[in-house]
Amino acid sequence: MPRRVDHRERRELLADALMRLAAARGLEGVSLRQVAAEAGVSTGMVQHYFRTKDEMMTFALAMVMDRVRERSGAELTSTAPRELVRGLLCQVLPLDETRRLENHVVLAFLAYAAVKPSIAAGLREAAAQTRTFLAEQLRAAGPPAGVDPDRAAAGLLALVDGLGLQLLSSQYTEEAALAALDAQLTLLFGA
Amino acid sequence: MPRRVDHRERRELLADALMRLAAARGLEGVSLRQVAAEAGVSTGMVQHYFRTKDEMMTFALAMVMDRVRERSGAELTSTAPRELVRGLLCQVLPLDETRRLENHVVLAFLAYAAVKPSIAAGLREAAAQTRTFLAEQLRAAGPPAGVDPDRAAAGLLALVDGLGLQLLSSQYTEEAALAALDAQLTLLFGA
DNA sequence: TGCAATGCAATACGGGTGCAATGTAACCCG
DNA sequence: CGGGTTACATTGCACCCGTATTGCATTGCA
Repeated sequence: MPRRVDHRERRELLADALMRLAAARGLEGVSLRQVAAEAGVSTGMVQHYFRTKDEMMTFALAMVMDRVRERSGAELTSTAPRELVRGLLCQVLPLDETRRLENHVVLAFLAYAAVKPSIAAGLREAAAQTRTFLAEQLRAAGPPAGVDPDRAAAGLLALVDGLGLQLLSSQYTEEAALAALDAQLTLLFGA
Repeated sequence: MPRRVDHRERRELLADALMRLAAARGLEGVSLRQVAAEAGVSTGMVQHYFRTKDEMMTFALAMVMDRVRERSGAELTSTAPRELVRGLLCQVLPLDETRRLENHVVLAFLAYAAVKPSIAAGLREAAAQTRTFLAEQLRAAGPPAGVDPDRAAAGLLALVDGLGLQLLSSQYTEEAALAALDAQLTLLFGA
C-alpha cells in the first residue's frame, strides 16, 4: 500500500471533507475525528498528513482561495473591461452549490481570521491583488467623471463581499444580488 | 442576598463578558466557564440566568443588535436624507472600539447563523428593516435617473457590510472605507 | 415566625477534543 | 532478501465542554 501516494492529493481529499463539514455545521463542527469520518478514513491518517489541526485549517483555506483564483483566471477571456470585471466578480459570488460551499468556508475563516492574524494575511493579499486588477480595468474603460478608479474598485469588492454575505444568510435572491451588481457596474462604467 | 436582583442587568453583564470573549478569541472561545470567568462569577450563576448555552448566545446577539438599533435611532435627527443615511450607516461601521467589538460579534454570529437558521432569522429581519428605511430615504431624495431606490438600498447595505468586513480584517483604513461610502452616496444622491 | 421561593455555588458526569505513542503492514532500495 | 522508510490504524491521555444535581444561604410573604 505505501510509498506510492500523492501527498497533495491526499491532503486535498481531507480538505474537501473539511469544507463539507464547515459548510454544513460551521467551523466549530470541524474536528480531526469528524474530518476523518467525513473522508472515510482513520484519525491517524489525518494526523499523518497534517501534524496539527491548525496546519489542516490553513491548508484548507489556501486550497479554497487557490480554486477561486484559478476559476477567475479562466474567466479572463473577454476583452470588454465591464464584462471582464463582471465575470471575475461572479466567480466570487455564491451562485452555485460549489461556490456556496466556498463562501461558507471563507466566511467561517473570516470570523476566525479576525482573531488569528496569521490566517488574515493570506486573505488580505488576495483581496489587494483583486483590487488592483479591478482598478486597472476601470481605468482602461474610462469611467464617468467623479469616479475614482481605486476607490471604485475597493467599493466594488466590498459590495461583492457584502452581497455574498447576504446571499449566504439567504437575505435575498441570486437575481437581486446580480441586479445590484449590475446596477453598480452601470454606475461605474457609464450607460 | 437574593430576590432583589435585576434579571435583565445580570444577563447583560454576562452578555458583555461574552462579547469581550468573542471579540478576543472568536465565538469558539466562548464557553460557559469562560464567560463566567470573564465576568468574575461562577458557572452556576451563568446557568442560573441562561438555562442553556444557546439561550445565552441568542440573548447576546439580540443585545448587540438592539444597541445598534438604539444608536441608529438616536442618529435620526438630521433632515437631509443623505446625511441621515450616512449617519445611520456609520453607526454600523466599525469606526471605534465599541463598534469594532460589535462587528466582531456580529461577524462571528453570521458565520454561526449560516448554519443555524434560528439565529439567522433575527439578522435577516433587522437587515430588511434597515433596507426599507434606506429605500424610503433614497426615494425622498429623488435619486438620479437610472437609480432604482430599492436596488440601491440593497446595494448600499451590502457595501457597508463588505466595508465592515474588510475593516475588521484591517484590509484598509477607516478613511478609505468612509471615502468609499461617500463616493457611493454621491453616486446615488447626485452631486 | 415559619416557609417557600430565589440567587447562587460546588460538584459530578458523560462525552468530545487535540495530540502523542505505539503497532503493523506494505513497499523501495541496496 | 533483509532493513529502512512510508502509510497508515489503534489506543490512550489529559483536558475542556454543556448540563444536571445538590446544597445552602438569604429574603419576601403568610
